[in-house]
Amino acid sequence: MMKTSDKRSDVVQAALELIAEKGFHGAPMAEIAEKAGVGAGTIYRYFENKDILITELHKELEAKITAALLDGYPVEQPLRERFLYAMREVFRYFITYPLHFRYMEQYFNSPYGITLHRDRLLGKSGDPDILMDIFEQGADQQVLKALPTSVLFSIAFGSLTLLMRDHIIGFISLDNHLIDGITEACWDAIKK
Amino acid sequence: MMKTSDKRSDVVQAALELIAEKGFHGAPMAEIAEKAGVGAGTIYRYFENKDILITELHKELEAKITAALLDGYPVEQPLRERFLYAMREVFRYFITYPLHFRYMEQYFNSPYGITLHRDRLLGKSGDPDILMDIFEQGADQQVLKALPTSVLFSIAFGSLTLLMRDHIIGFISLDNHLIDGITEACWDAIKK
DNA sequence: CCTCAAGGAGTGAATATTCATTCCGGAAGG
DNA sequence: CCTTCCGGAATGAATATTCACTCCTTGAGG
Repeated sequence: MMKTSDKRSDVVQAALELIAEKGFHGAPMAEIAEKAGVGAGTIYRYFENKDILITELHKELEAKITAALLDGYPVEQPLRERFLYAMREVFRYFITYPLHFRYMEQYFNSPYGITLHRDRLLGKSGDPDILMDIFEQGADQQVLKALPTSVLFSIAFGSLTLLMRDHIIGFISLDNHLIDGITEACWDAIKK
Repeated sequence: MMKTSDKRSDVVQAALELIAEKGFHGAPMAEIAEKAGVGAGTIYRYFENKDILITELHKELEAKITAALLDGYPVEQPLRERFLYAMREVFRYFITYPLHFRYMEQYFNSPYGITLHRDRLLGKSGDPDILMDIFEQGADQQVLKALPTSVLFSIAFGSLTLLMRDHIIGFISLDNHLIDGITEACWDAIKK
């Protein structure tokens, strides 16, 4: 039987919207509950506390992003094409779901994200990262600059972050043409 | 007359350290006061409220950074050299004062910073920005890619941000050699 | 079919905590 | 004394979290 309303996902959606727009501290549980059309206590039936709600939401978003990235990924193409594809795809995903970007940004710039980032760099996270793979292969094949993998990553993704921000506040418009130019520029940065 | 202890700067220093390490919400006024060796009420003799303390601190840091960047800036050199100099100098400054980096990052990722950023992009801020000048000239002289100024900026500074982060958590070590490699990579990204 | 009791989802007022800010008594210095 | 500067307890607002209670649904028994 199809439930017409799933309170848990109502809560998740409300939390996503509020936190993405106003930050963790601009999103009191009471407001999340109200926006979800749910009693304040109901949230605690699904999430032990606010922290868990926050990290759970992060995990869900990350799974979606990974899925989107994997879908149509040109495994057989040369490195350059795979890199360009991945960058463009991430741009596209975040442009389609700006709330997801804002949320991930909030999460990343918070104690949660800091420790996650540290663990990830140290390889303590299970999931194989497409981008990291590209950079490592590039190092082996000597088509990329002789810089540490994580540096190559930062060069590509640091740009993406600031650009997405400017796009979301409406200062630039990331259309396909501009995205192509940007991803090519990033490729120039990392290629030998 | 030289005061041996200037409470105002004690407060500023304490706030800088606490906020840089734990964020705005991890730095209660009471704790700032304690760290500064000052009564909680004393802070309010110098700063009307927490918001003002925060923005004031931001202004002071920004002034220092601008000064450091301007000092020794090779005005007469070609664009490429000026760009490399500016990038390296910013890296060096933040490596010397990691707390300043962390603070600026916090500020930037907060309601304060968002509006500041918007104003700056719209040119509503008085100070002429060295980096922006470089990019604009580069566009005129056609030595840079035909991308909007703000995009060129994001490519360079987005990278810098993530890299500084990795440096501060100790995952990479930004020595002079690595910094040179990175700034060259950024130049490759933006040059035609 | 109808009744009704059990179980669990859902609620939101009450509670406990955490802060920013205020305020007043007192120290320091003139 | 008087003025300026401090300190830190007191205050009040904002919040996360709890919990006693109210439905609803379900299905066993008649």
